[in-house]
Amino acid sequence: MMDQDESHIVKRYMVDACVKGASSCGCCDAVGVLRGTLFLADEPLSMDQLVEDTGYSKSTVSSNMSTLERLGMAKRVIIQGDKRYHYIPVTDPDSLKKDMIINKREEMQSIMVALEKTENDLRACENVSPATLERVERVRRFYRQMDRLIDLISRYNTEELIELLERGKG
Amino acid sequence: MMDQDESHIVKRYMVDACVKGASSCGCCDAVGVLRGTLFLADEPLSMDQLVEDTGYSKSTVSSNMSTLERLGMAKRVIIQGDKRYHYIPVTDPDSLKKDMIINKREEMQSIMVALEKTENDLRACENVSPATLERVERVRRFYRQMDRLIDLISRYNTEELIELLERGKG
DNA sequence: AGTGTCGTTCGGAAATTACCAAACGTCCGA
DNA sequence: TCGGACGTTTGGTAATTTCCGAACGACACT
Repeated sequence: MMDQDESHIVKRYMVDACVKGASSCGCCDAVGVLRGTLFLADEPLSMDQLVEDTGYSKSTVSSNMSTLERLGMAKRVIIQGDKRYHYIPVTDPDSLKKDMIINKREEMQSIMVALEKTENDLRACENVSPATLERVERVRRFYRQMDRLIDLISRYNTEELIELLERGKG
Repeated sequence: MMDQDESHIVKRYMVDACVKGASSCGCCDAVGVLRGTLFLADEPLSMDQLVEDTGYSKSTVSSNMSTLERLGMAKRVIIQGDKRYHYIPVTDPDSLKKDMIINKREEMQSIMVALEKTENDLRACENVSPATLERVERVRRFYRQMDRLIDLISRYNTEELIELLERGKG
């Protein structure tokens, strides 16, 4: 099976990259492998096909495909005359950007909430060094700014942003 | 020890948030705990103090403090008349932003390299559906754009960026 | 050189996580 | 109402990761 070998080699880089990306969002390797496989498929893949292509069990594929869906990296589609689910990779730039931003933003928000609570508690406390309070305030300002920035970025599409920033820098 | 209890409660939110943040960069909990502890300390902390405050062993503190340093979230400082190392948290907005961007960018770069290789391999291959090739091209364009965008963002400081984007949306 | 203090590295134990196979629930056609 | 095809959920196990204590190396002071 020459073709199979070739396609396997081709897939490797993509799968590796996706595995790397997955682990940097705290996901396990399987999530990356599945995403990479989906990217390079010629057509929507059923769970059985994903099982065969990746070598993972049905249960592993099932649970990891739902996290892939939750992260906005894969979608289910209905194929006429087939009652099984099929998956396609999300490749639309705006969707990808949106989900990237949503995930990053949630992270920011949770840190900001913690910083707010901390700041309040510190103010209520006695015997807290002003330097500590000041440091927390500073970091909170930073995260608030970053959050604001991410919000602004989400209001533009990528081309607009690039153009705006290139123009701004002369 | 009323004070100790209070300070423990205050620390909890901060530590929790840092743990969450750490695990989203693929770091273990200890990294988050150490970062949170450092944030709320009144002064630079030695390794012994970190050991005492966190309850981790010396070896765990040592190895995790080096990853914290590598990620640009903590720095070593020299205290006059003390031969031990002391750590301070990095709270400078520009540093924090820079390191956030560097980490994100490396991730992008590695995905882009993989996509380039994949695209080349696909072109060399026969029996590859044009749809697959087109999809890879599209995703690669997306990542190239995002990379460009991140590069542009890194050239401004946060205030400038916010102002520019607010003005642009008018 | 000898001694004491620090910080890092190393090997093994404990805890966590990823994975699989089997059981289960659901939906559809007969 | 039954039977079969699908997908999800659930223990149990294997593999990985985290963490600790001990040994080690580096440095300063005597």
